[in-house]
Amino acid sequence: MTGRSLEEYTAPVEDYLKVIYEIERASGAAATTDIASRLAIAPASVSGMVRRLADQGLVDHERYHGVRLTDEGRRVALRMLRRHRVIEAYLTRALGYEWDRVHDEAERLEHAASDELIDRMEAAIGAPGVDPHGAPIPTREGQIDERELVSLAELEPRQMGRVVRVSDDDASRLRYLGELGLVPGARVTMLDRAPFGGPIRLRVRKAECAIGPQLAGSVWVEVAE
Amino acid sequence: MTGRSLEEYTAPVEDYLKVIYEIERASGAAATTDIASRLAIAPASVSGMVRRLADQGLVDHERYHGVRLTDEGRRVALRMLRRHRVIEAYLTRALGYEWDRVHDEAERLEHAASDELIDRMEAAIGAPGVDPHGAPIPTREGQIDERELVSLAELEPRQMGRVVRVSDDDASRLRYLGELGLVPGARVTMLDRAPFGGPIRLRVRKAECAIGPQLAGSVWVEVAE
DNA sequence: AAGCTAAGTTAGGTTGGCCTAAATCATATG
DNA sequence: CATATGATTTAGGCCAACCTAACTTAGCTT
Ligand SMILES: [Mn+2]
Ligand SMILES: [Mn+2]
Ligand SMILES: [Mn+2]
Ligand SMILES: [Mn+2]
Repeated sequence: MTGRSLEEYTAPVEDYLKVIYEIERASGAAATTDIASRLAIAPASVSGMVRRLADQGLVDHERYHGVRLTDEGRRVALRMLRRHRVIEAYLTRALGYEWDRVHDEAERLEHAASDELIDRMEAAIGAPGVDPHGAPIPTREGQIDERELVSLAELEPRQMGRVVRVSDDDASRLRYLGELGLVPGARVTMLDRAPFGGPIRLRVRKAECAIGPQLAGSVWVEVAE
Repeated sequence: MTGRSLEEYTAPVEDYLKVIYEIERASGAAATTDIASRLAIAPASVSGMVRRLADQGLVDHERYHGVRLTDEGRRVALRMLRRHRVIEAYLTRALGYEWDRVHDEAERLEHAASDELIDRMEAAIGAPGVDPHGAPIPTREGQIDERELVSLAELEPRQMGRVVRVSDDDASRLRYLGELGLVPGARVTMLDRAPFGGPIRLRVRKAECAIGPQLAGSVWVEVAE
């Protein structure tokens, strides 16, 4: 009736679940310090919140060994990822936002929008399936395309791939990637890599460029044969 | 840079300022109990918040005699009214919402949207000037059309008018008004009124109807000669 | 003028979410 | 296998925003 359905979690709880989901997918259980650094919060505060999340049945906590989402926690996390990504996609496609300006806006709106609004936004832009940074949008039912991708940092010389997705949490990095043409859909060839964390040279759409391993780690590709 | 500009008030503070603005416009100073009933909050809680608002320079409080907005408080209140109404207008015009579903959604989104988003929404629907319920939308600079209106309850028999605005805070009332044709723009003639709070008979677009004085008080018209 | 009543404030409590500083734990390594 | 180190939790605070219960004030009304 209100549009928000029964569940009522606070915005901080929703943000914690999102980052726990992402850490868990990358590294098994989510460690306190990982959560803390992702949220820019003191580790002690995370310990406190983890207790509350466990009390609410959203995570399982093994003391000193990190947390894992329960089924309910995962459901909420996927719901938030859907909201975040639908909003990002809507802002770029319907309201003319650049891809580097949508993340912060979505980070707040995701907690305020009703399910109905999310569904209407998704429909209004033709249900694109991915957000502006290539991240898959979960369905209303929580289905998501979880396929594993390879980052540019892992590519071998002469390997070719197509950019599928980039990290979206740093606006200036997004702008730089945009300048280089490293956007979803772009074809890339890894040329060579200097040792000891040196630059990685790439061919992107007939241009060449060299990027550091850290930046390369935030661009994921589908390897082509 | 973040899109939210320097000011950072909490959502409750923003909601208090909005209702204080509206009460003050209708009845001079805003009394504690008026604020409390509009926000569905205990009067004691309002006393506490009023102190915080006064500490922040948003209201002047004369003990036992209500609060008035300071210039800064009024600025913030008008900014919130703008946000609320732009969002309502956008939801109906761009996303197909009915006029009875937009208020609750706007009540939350108004605290989360950046100024940029509000401006983009307004531009996307052609800056209509009023929200779906006929309420004027303040400009970015805080200008608002403050003209006084007459409610249907104050009309004399045989007087004619055009509906300009209706109260938007009760969805079922909005639906009923919609059924009766009492929507902004509709021409109305007051036929007669029964004494002792009895029904008010109206002609609305060639149909006739009778409504109670309370409902009549939530429809404002511009009187025609 | 005294007293009643409604409005308003104060006192004291709760909850969520953050903090710093001080323990405590797990574990790798010498 | 003892210990140093880093990760984690606990202890103790703070602040916003709510609550109920008890008290105080303003403004009549008799
Ligand atoms: Mn968020
Ligand atoms: Mn994204
Ligand atoms: Mn609100
Ligand atoms: Mn409205």
